[in-house]
Amino acid sequence: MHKAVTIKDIARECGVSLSTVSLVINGNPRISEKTRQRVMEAVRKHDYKPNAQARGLVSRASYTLSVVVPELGRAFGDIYYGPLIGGIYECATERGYKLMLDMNNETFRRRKEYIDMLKTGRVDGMLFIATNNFDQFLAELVGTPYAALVVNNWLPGQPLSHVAADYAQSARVAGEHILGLGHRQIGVIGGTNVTTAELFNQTLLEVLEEAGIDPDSVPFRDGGFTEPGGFEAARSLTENRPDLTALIAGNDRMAIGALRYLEMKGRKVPKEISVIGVDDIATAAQARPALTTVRHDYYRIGYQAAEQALALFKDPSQTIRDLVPVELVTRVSTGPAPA
Amino acid sequence: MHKAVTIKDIARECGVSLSTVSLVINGNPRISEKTRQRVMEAVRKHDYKPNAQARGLVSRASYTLSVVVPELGRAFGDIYYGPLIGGIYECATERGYKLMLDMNNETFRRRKEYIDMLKTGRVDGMLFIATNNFDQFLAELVGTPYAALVVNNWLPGQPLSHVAADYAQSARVAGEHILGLGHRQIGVIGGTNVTTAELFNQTLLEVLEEAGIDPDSVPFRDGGFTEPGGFEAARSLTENRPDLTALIAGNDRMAIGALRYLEMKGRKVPKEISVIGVDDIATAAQARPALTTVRHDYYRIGYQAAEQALALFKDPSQTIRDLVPVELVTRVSTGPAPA
DNA sequence: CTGAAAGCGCTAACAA
DNA sequence: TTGTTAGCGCTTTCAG
Repeated sequence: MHKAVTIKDIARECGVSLSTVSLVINGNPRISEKTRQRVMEAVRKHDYKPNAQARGLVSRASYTLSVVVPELGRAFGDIYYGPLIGGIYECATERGYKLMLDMNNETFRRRKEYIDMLKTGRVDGMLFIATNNFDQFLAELVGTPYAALVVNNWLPGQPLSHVAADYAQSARVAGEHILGLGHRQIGVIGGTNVTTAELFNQTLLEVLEEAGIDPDSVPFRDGGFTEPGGFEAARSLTENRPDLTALIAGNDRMAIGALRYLEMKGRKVPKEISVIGVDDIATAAQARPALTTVRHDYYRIGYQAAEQALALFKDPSQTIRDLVPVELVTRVSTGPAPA
Repeated sequence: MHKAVTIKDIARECGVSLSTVSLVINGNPRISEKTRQRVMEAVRKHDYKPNAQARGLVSRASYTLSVVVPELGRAFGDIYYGPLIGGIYECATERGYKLMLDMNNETFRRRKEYIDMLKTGRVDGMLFIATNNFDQFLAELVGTPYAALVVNNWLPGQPLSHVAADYAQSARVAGEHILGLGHRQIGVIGGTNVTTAELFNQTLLEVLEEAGIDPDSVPFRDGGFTEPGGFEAARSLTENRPDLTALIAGNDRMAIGALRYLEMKGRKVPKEISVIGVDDIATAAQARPALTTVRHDYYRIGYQAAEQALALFKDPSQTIRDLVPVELVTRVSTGPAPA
């Protein structure tokens, strides 16, 4: 919208050609120290910055990644996104990439922006955050020459790249921790309609079954991934099954909701009943009692997701399936089953 | 990173010139219906999308706005950002603009990205969210031909554009509401190091003074804009001044923190003590008791900020100073001063 | 109503 | 070591 200083201006000012200036600013060593100095001087003097679109046009890259989140109201307000997007941001920045923010809303899907942004070259890759089983449009990206990657989830049966926490392992770790403490009457607060969450639920049942517990006898409630949902699920579970000595939640928010319910009811945690979550969000350690959980390193997941998106951009023919390991974090909310 | 279908392909396929295709896809009416049809057919067939960088190079625009937030951990986890960025996003989308996400961290400032992104043409404008008095680098944008805009704050004494809630009005509305309920012993929980917050604090004192209250007798605590800060400030205020019958907080998070403290202490709100906040974040209505507050329409502020950033892009010579009106929302947390 | 040609700002062969 | 030239994909006069 205004006249900026271009490579031409610098070239003219220094009495050299465009390519010389180009080579200098790109650090090509085949330019003599003398002219390099002269050019750099002019560059500094005018504070010249090469136009990104012109560069991108030639290099066929936008040096931009898109992060697609669900509705913003949900994204902001969810502490879980912080480290995840932080990791993406960090990796992108280190590689000279910028982040675009996209919203997976009706308009986004109708306009097919998930494919347009890639096609028009506005972004080199897209990272889909917090997707669920209803996001079937993602399947349209399968087989395209574009760098699309699902973060912390995946499309079952589709060769679409993803980087996610190892939820099967989380279920195993959480289940075995609770079993190891002697619990047999266990309730599950899980999420649904998300592949990783369903994998967690299912694997958990398998782990309990391996320990001789009839899966059909394990009560399950959908906590909708939220704290109020967890609160409500805990209420429902404990009212129907007063004998429960442990609650396993699919994420920390639901676990914290359960904790709040139990506190309200005056139930002693972990003396009477144990609670374990998944994620290790920042508030888990500050919960009362401090929440035992299975840590998911979302910063790392984000970082790795960005890294792989760029790898995908280089070679879109591959399908990346990265599972990031998890780790038990023992705090106060779990203890031996009461006698 | 791969061969995409270009305007040339379409032109060749239809046996027309590049310009004809260009005119068609840009909806120029001077093309005959017949060729238009033919071209559109090919466009659809190949799902052709014009390259954004090439377009941008010609039009000298990137059709991208940058939203600069402070550290992401703070941004995600703060429900306040949702409507604000939602408004920006909505306005941008309506105008065919995309959003870039930038972080006001050390790297961002050191690399002077706040000016580079504009200079290199990566973005057409920048919106700075949640700035404070330490962000002095913003002054470097004054007098440049770039579209920079501070959201919900401003740089005192600098001709830098901003769109913000009318905090002086908020202070007036909150103060008069509390005074109108007969309160005379009033404590203030405010934020600091942010121009709008300081304006709020100062205006509030003026309002109280107008009502005959000695400003020096009004106790103030810095609540750091956070819920724990508000909790702590309420503790400090009520312990030092047990006679207080009302607490005015500079935002809802601090007010909710105060509410939590008072609840813990068994102090009846609003019977014994009234609490009022500012913002009307989503959780204010769900607080117990429901929080009386001064509503700031952040969606609208965000929307208007994006709008003005684009206006600034068109004509960077102007300085925009928009104040968005506020509105009292009376709920349960305020009531008549006890006798 | 359509096409040819110039140019947006930059990079990258290829010459010199 | 440096300059010339030809694009990257698109828009936009200006001719025809």
